[in-house]
Amino acid sequence: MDQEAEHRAQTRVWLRLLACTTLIEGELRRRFRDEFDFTMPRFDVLAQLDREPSGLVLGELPKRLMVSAGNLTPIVDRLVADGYITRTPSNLDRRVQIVCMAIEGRKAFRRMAKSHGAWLAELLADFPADRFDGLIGELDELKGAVREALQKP
Amino acid sequence: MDQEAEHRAQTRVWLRLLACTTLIEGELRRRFRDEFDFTMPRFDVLAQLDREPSGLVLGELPKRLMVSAGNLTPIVDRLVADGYITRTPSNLDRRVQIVCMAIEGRKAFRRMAKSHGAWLAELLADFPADRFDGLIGELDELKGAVREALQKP
DNA sequence: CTCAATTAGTTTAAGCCTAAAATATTTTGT
DNA sequence: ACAAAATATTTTAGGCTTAAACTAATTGAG
Repeated sequence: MDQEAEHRAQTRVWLRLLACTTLIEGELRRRFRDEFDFTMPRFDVLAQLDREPSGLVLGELPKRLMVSAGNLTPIVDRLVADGYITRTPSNLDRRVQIVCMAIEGRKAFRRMAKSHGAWLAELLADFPADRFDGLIGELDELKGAVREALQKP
Repeated sequence: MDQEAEHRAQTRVWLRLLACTTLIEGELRRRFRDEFDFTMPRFDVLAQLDREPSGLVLGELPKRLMVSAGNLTPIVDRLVADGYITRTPSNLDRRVQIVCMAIEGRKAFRRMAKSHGAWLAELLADFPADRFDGLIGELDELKGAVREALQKP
């Protein structure tokens, strides 16, 4: 494959990737909004805290969710205000805060996570089930390759 | 594969897809900003107009770019103000406007598109070239399946 | 012909997102 | 001990995004 063709293939991969993600993300966002009056970023925070019964250092969230720290401040603020999570300053280091799922949050999350799984199943229903593993493998490799490339400079 | 396992596979596909897209999109956005003081949505508009020498009906842009119409208004406004594109009302139907690449825009686009291709090549360099076509095929099928599912209700 | 429905596009309100600057606190080097 | 560097988080400025309401122009049914 000459370089021209490789270039085209790379662009096509990127455009397809973007199209698939945009399509699915848009539909999931719409449903979160319509069914639960909730947003995906809020759901993502709850999903992280659901896996950490003892809570998380606030600064861990931007790393795991691959977003900026400043972005998270108002989202966490609102989740706290709504009673879904708690935010408590650490005694050892007064710069640090611990965020933790609250009872309300866990209930809401369980309910939404169930729908989220069902929506995904519905959206992906027409993709042959025996090819999921192959696609997951390719995407894992792609992710690894991109991370690799980002490390280099 | 039982339904539980299929659910997990679907969720994994979605999370991988989102991770890959977020990773690449973030890096491309950063470079557009640093190198050209430009944004991806603005670039995307220019990319569409570059393919249409005689211009496009404004309303065609939101469809092709898969964004809302309201979103495009200020982006097109700014591109017009910067002299990259032109917007002219149609004589036949005064509701309609035609947007068209301007000389400045074409020059800027060519320059940025070249870098865009190189950045993509750099980011995807570690992914084996002989597997691009396979991945493109899978993503095409995935996109088709999701579109299919969205049609149904 | 006339007026209700439709269509193209803009505006508004609310929320997400980033980079960069600012604040507060802790750690480190001397 | 204490000034400087580092760390955790918030704030700010600017841009993107959507849904829904709005304006203006056209179409079409009676």
